[in-house]
Amino acid sequence: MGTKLDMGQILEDLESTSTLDELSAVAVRLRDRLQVEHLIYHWVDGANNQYGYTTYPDAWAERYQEKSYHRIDPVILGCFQRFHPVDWKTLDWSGKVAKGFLQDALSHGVGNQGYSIPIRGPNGQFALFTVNHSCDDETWKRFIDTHGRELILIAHYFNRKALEFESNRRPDATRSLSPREVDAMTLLALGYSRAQVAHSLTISEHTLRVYIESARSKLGAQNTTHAIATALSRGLIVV
Amino acid sequence: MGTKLDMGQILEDLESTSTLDELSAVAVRLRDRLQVEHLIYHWVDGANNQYGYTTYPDAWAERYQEKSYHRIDPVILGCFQRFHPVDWKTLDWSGKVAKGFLQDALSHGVGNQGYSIPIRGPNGQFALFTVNHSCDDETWKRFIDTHGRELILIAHYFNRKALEFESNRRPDATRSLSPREVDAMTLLALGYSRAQVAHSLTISEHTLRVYIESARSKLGAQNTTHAIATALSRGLIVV
DNA sequence: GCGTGCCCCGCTTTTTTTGGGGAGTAGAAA
DNA sequence: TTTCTACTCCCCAAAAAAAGCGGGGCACGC
Repeated sequence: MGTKLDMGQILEDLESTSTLDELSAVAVRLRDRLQVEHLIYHWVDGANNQYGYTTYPDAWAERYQEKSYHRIDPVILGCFQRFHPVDWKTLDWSGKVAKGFLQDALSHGVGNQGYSIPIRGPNGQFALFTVNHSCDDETWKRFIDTHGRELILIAHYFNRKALEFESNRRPDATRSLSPREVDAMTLLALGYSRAQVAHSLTISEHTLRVYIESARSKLGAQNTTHAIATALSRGLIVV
Repeated sequence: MGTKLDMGQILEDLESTSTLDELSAVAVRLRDRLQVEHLIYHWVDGANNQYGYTTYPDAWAERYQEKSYHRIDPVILGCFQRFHPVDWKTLDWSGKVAKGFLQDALSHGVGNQGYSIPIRGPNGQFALFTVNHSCDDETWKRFIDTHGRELILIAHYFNRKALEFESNRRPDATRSLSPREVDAMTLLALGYSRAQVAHSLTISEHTLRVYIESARSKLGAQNTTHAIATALSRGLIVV
């Protein structure tokens, strides 16, 4: 677990992949080279979809899905609010549900040590790159001290590839919003009422409605709130 | 421009800062060590706020602000949709406004070569870490080939520090939402109407209103849309 | 035992938003 | 040149949401 990595080789390895399967193969090699038990890369979105690659036992992956564990998993919750990588030990495991979850995870073959790197892509994509292992705290600390920085880079390149494949698979019909539409959406997201937004943009409320409506239809949203949420998670507006 | 960097030292240097001023000082040293003309780190948020550190001439920074150039700047627009670092040459500089912008930039002392790394933090934060220089394409390519990966890491750590300072400056008062409130907010964000949400959660619409209202007041939001936007950007719900 | 937070339900009134129309300008792209 | 997109304005009726009031029960920690 303390071996020196040839980063140039690893990153080239990653770069050279052109299918998801190849990426998975690289992930396996990477896991072996890092000498950890598990290596996980997955995306999270609100509709319970998890997508990615894991070396966890299938039983655990299924259980995780079935129980909607992503909603209580401290790793997900914690990483979602942080920027830097997170050692699982530093997360908040107090609380009944978290403890139950942890027990369940351990009993399904998940290692006791973990290090997760949150990754955010365009369009509000959120992913986690995780290495997982069973060992004592001291050993794990040495591993992280040695490979922490390298893992950040690996996670970066890994995600880059995954995004590439994903956007091929689902070419997002991301018609972008016009500047005025962005203005309107942004101000709405900031809590202004339509009257206030119209006033801010010095346009009539009727005109404003046209923007909202066209943004809504571009985003395929059901209503204004949905449009705001969609625009936010696609990264089309920033609040 | 091709010197070997002592990454350990640079990152430690970054880590050791505890004020924004110190971070700025590190940025200057970093610029000198990289032997580039300019080094810029800044955030962009919806309210036109730009915040960060730049070595551009003040005149340019002011002009940029005054003209709201962030709305047409191909670097911002391009990076906002990408995950990986972007060489300015690969961006779309066709179009009248873009060309005018480029001319204006060059005449204010901005170098012709640039490399920008998009960085996304929690709460929808978006930042750019940019190095800028004047030289020919060949020289620039060598520089990027040599330092590209290192720049990613530097950008990561730089942003990490900046986020740290910013969140100190603005401590978020994040009272968390109850499970039921999270349910309500999530479904609303997915575009369901109140009636549909109430039906999904098998509670009355009146009860649902209580959750929405209590979530709204916890989040200090003006209205439901604002509450959804706030919850999303604070990472309390995921869509 | 008391407060606090969570969970559930009811009514009414006012305000806001939404859904459908239609029309004209300017500027950029093809 | 034509075509397209973005931007601006207007009307109306219906639906939805907000905002105000009220009620009760359960579990947890101090």
